[in-house]
Amino acid sequence: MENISQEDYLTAIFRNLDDVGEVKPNLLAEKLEISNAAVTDMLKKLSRDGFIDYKKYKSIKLTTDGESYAKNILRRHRIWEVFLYKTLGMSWDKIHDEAEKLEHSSSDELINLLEEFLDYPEVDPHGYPIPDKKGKIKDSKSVIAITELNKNESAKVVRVNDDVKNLLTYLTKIGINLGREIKIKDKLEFDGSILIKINGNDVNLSKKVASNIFVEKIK
Amino acid sequence: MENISQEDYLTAIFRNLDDVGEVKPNLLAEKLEISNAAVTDMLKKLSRDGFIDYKKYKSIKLTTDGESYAKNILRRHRIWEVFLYKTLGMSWDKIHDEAEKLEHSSSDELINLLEEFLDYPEVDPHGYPIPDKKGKIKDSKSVIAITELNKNESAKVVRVNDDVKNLLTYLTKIGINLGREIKIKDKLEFDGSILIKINGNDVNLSKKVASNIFVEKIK
DNA sequence: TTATAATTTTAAGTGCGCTTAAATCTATTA
DNA sequence: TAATAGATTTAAGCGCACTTAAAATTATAA
Repeated sequence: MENISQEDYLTAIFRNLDDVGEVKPNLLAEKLEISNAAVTDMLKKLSRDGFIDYKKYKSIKLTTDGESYAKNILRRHRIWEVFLYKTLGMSWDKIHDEAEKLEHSSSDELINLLEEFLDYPEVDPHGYPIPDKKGKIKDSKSVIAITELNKNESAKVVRVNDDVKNLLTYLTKIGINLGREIKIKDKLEFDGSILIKINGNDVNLSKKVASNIFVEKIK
Repeated sequence: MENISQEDYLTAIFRNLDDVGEVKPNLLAEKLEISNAAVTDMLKKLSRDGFIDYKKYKSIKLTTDGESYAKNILRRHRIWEVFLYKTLGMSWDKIHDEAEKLEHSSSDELINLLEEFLDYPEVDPHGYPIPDKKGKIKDSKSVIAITELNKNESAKVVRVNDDVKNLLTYLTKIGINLGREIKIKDKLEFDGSILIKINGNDVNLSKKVASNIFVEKIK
């Protein structure tokens, strides 16, 4: 395909699929920060090219082709992130944007060589699994959002959403990174915010933030 | 600037400057494999943006800005080439095209980190010097094209032009790579071709090929 | 259920980087 | 020097990826 924009749409679609595997154009427009009209335009092209199932005024689905394409770009993205973080020591909150550019500019051969050099990492620095050459993604059933935890439960942070603006910078500030243990001190009904204990400190997380931090329960 | 095309034009201009620091549009069109009309179009934009000095029907010069921009892209290109070749073991004849894509998709910060990781290489895998952060390029006065050697002179291959289609693949086939010693056996007048001895074999190089292989004399 | 709000699409228009064809300018050479 | 070849520019047009504004459709809530 060799088209940066189409690649961006496909990954945005894949990243934002709902529980039945669909996305609405409006959400895409928000995520990609472009107008709804532009989205409509591109959906026609993606549909024409066989990457999505699309009918006027309906939600979008990826075709088999579209899904494997999207996963291949995610693979590229995540492998680059590992390289930038582990090999070059680039900071947590910068690697996503940098990888976003590189993912469109690297051959499969390069990605495979990089993967080998990095010794076949399983997750990227934000905890997302790296699809293998065939597009297979290790599933992580036990991974849940902080919002799903109950009062007094303890858990370990295993993933943070790298696709939300400024989230990583904020998390770094309040001392959250992968591997950290947290405990739910309280869940506030009126705004959905959650009070957690981390590193001995009490921190209040808004619902939006909490829903983008993922953990595994500690028994 | 953030514009792939303009970056490609600037490097193409820099790479093809003549002895008085100028290029003709026609040469650019050939190198970039596009029409002359497209070149004219872009020259207007590059001029508008202050990267080149351009007057209708005249040759093109780089401005100070244009030159430092071009050198920065060359820097990115060559550092990526070192990484692809040395770290990942990608083959000699593939790294140029791969780096051509990466050079447009990497921040200065990334390039600086890469340079550090690679321990500040001075030349790329084809023997071209790597501009430093300030755009300074080590000059290599003693480097000359094979065509400048006389009969019976010996020399060491120190650079090959990576910007000529299929040249590297061809050179690999006939056993030429950096560090190799050659000796001029004969220079043929009628077509400018040159007979050299390399690895114990006699090889005839066309004028075009010979003019793109660079050496340092051995006394 | 119907008014209103939100979403989505269409329409018209823009800048970009290209194309081909024709016009214009410059260089070569007879 | 005048004809011609070659280089360059202009003109018109195209697909891309966007925009805003208006129209059409769907969802929501009174």
